[in-house]
Amino acid sequence: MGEDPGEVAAGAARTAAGAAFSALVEAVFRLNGRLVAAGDALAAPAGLTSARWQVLAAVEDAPASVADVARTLGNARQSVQRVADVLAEEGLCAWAPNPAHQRAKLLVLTEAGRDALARVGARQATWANGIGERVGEASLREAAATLRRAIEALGQ
Amino acid sequence: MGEDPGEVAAGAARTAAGAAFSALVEAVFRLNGRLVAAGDALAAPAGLTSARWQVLAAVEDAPASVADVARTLGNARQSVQRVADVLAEEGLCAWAPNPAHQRAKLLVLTEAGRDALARVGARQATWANGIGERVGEASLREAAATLRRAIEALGQ
DNA sequence: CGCAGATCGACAGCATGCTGTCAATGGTAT
DNA sequence: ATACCATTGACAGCATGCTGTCGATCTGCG
Repeated sequence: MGEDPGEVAAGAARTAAGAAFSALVEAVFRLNGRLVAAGDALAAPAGLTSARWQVLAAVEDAPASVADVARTLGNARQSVQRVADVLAEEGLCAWAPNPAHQRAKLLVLTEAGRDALARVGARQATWANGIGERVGEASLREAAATLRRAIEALGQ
Repeated sequence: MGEDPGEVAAGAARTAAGAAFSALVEAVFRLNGRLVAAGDALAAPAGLTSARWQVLAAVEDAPASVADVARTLGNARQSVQRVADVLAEEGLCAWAPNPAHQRAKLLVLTEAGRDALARVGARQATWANGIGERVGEASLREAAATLRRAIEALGQ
């Protein structure tokens, strides 16, 4: 969708700012793809994937229900549910009774889950440090700020 | 994966540049999600989705085989194949014989496909102009350049 | 000319994300 | 208390992307 759609109907001419945004969109798509692949590569040695890593990380500090995790990650409840079920099967997390809600059990990390998270975290830090070094902290901060403004602009 | 993994094993301390990159990763994930949703919304009135739009756009200027389109988009051949089959069924594109390869037929736009593409293109231009205006051309260009440098750094 | 490797479409299977729906549960206003 | 509404987990189904594999088809080297 960020791809240049080529010829454009008259009356919908692209401004310079619009073209700049479209170029950013393309870069975001490409970078996103690379990052997902990199995340999977980082997580694989610990027996995780990007999706499972995110769910585990969401309950690292405190247990939470599936619906809580979904809200935190910005995903659909059902998507998180499936991943959580797999994680529980594999013993990386477990279901704990929720004093505030009988059906909505709490997802808690097991020791194995905490270990896996620590391993992935260490790998991710090393990886992020390397890329950060090569791109430069100042540019990264500016770019992130611009992206956040774009997110905000999209919300309107 | 861009999520802060919380505690990090000793010996893998996060540098300032690493933290800045991780923050950018999170912003990219969030923005990517918003953009995909926005793309679908832009394409829907023309009876398209983001994926179909991209495939159609790839053959707008010249017919191409499924494998060609896949390389252009950076996707797997099989993913493009499925979308192309649907597009052909719906009459937005058609299969033309390929003088250079008997099996690898060429995907060509039909009139209906060209119309749909024009409608989406007009909508996308208006949309991109609006967001571009709000975020600012200079920031957008800088951010895109930084993202491209990150992509390059990831390639190593 | 003929054979080996690369390329291509097709099919099967998997992971991740989404929406829609339902019954169970919890909270709230009357 | 009770009745209504929001939340939650569960299940079904769909879209998109990926890998693996197969036979068919080009390409190029000997």
